[in-house]
Order: sequence, then structure tokens, then C-alpha cells
Amino acid sequence: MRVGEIAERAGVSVRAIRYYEQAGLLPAVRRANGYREFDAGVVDRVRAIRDLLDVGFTIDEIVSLSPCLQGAANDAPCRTQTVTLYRDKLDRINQQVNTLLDLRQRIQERIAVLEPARAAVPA
Amino acid sequence: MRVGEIAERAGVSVRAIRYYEQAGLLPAVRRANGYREFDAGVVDRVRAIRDLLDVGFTIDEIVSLSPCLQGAANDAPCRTQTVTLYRDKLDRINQQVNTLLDLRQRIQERIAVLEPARAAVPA
DNA sequence: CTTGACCCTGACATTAGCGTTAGGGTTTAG
DNA sequence: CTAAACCCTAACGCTAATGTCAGGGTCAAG
Repeated sequence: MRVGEIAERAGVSVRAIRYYEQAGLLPAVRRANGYREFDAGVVDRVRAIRDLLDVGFTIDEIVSLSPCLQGAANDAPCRTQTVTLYRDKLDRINQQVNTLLDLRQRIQERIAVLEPARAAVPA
Repeated sequence: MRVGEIAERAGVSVRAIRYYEQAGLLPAVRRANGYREFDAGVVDRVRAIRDLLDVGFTIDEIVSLSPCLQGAANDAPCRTQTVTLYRDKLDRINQQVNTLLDLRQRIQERIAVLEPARAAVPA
């Protein structure tokens, strides 16, 4: 697939796809005419990247987390440093989860106050 | 308290404090000499703001979530719109929580692979 | 062979969230 | 009175993640 299709399927701009690719986040081969060629799997990968960006990670951080985005279990060098890095990320993530759960709680309370009627009516 | 003290206690720069204040996130009165005067409670508020920024919210979004940051239960106008807004935030938050939990899971697996020894040794 | 839809590489523009510098009061210690 | 430590308002600078041209190939359809 070419950039356009990937972009559309993933719901992001072509520019973004190219940006992720040059950041090393998306595998692509070049065809004779210079066009990038991706395989269909990158669509999900792009969505994963978007999610992480939305949660406040930077591109560089996502690059460092890259091996966790799929199942590729290659033996990275310098295990110790890598593990330390991941542990740090874990700490941050746990903190973020707490922040979000906390906020969710408050918002729910807030909604309850603003809308006392209807206990659990969705639409 | 003045900016400097708030900043130090909250662990952020004076510049950031002023920025949050002009964004309408921090209540402050002006003294005769033009100095901002905050009350001690804003320190926690600043920390809450930082947490939300770290989780990917923008200043504007945090402004809209502002009433949830503390216990002030004032009857906001146009309840319906407000509730809708909050429901949207909730959706986003739930998505973010999922993203984080998912990533956490993957990182933990990753760590397990890289470091098969030591099951639960902290230091 | 021309048109339209895509793709490519620069490269400049933009927004958010501050950092930093410039120029200028204020207040506390000595 | 003076130096040190703070505070204030501009206002320009910087990074990240894109948006947005500009200028130029490519390729399938007619």
C-alpha cells in the first residue's frame, strides 16, 4: 500500500505518515519510482502511535517503546539499560493511569451533580 | 503567597505559574504593587494541572475541566452542554486508560523476556 | 499525449507550552 | 543609601508535530 491509502485507513494525514516513517516508526520499502510501499499491518501500527501520542508520549519515546508495539521479540543489546528504560516508562504509565482514574472519578461525580435524574440511561 | 513560592513548592517554573494564571487556571489577586497573591491551595492545583498536561490534555481542555479539579460545586449554566462535554472527556479518558493499560501489559511482558531471572525483586 | 489523481523532496508556517532576555519597580538586610 | 532578591510586563526564541505550498515526476484512463 502507498501513503495515501495508509493515511486514509488510519485516519491521519499523509504528512503524518511520512513523518512517522522518517522517525523510524514505520517500516517501508521504496519502489523504483521512489514511492513508499507499506504493508497493510502498518495501519494498526499507526493507530497505536496515535494513541500513544494522545496520551502524551513523544515520537522519540514511542521509538524507544517500539519493540512493545508488536510481537517482534528480538534480543535487543544492552539488556540492562533497556530494562531500566522500560521500568521508568512503567512508573510513568502507572502515574498517568492514576491521574486519569482520579479525573474520571471527579468527572463522574460532577455529572451526577449536574444531572441528578436518570441513573444509567445511555441514550 | 507570591509566584516564586508557589512555583518552588509545586516544582515548576515561575513562568509556568504566570502562564497558567493568565490562562484562567489559577485564581490570584493583585496587590497594590502589582504582585500576584495566591493562596496556598493553588500549589495542589498546579500539581493537578501538571499531571493532566503530562497525560496529554491541553491547557484549554484543562480549563474546561477546571470545576472538576476541586470541590467547588457551583451550578454551571447550560447544564446539558456541560454534561455532554464531560461525557466526551470521559470517553477519551477511558480510551486513554485502555491505551496505557495495554502498553503496560506489553512492557511488562517485554521486561520478562529481557530479564527472565528475578521474578519480583525490586532493587 | 493530455488530464487527473497520486507520490516525492524540500522548506517555510503554525500552535502549544514554556525558556530567556530586556528594561524597570520593590522590599528587606545591612 | 545600596546591594540582593523578588516581582512585573513585554516580546522574541525554541521544540514537537504537523499543515501548507512550491516545483516536479508517475501512471492509468480516455
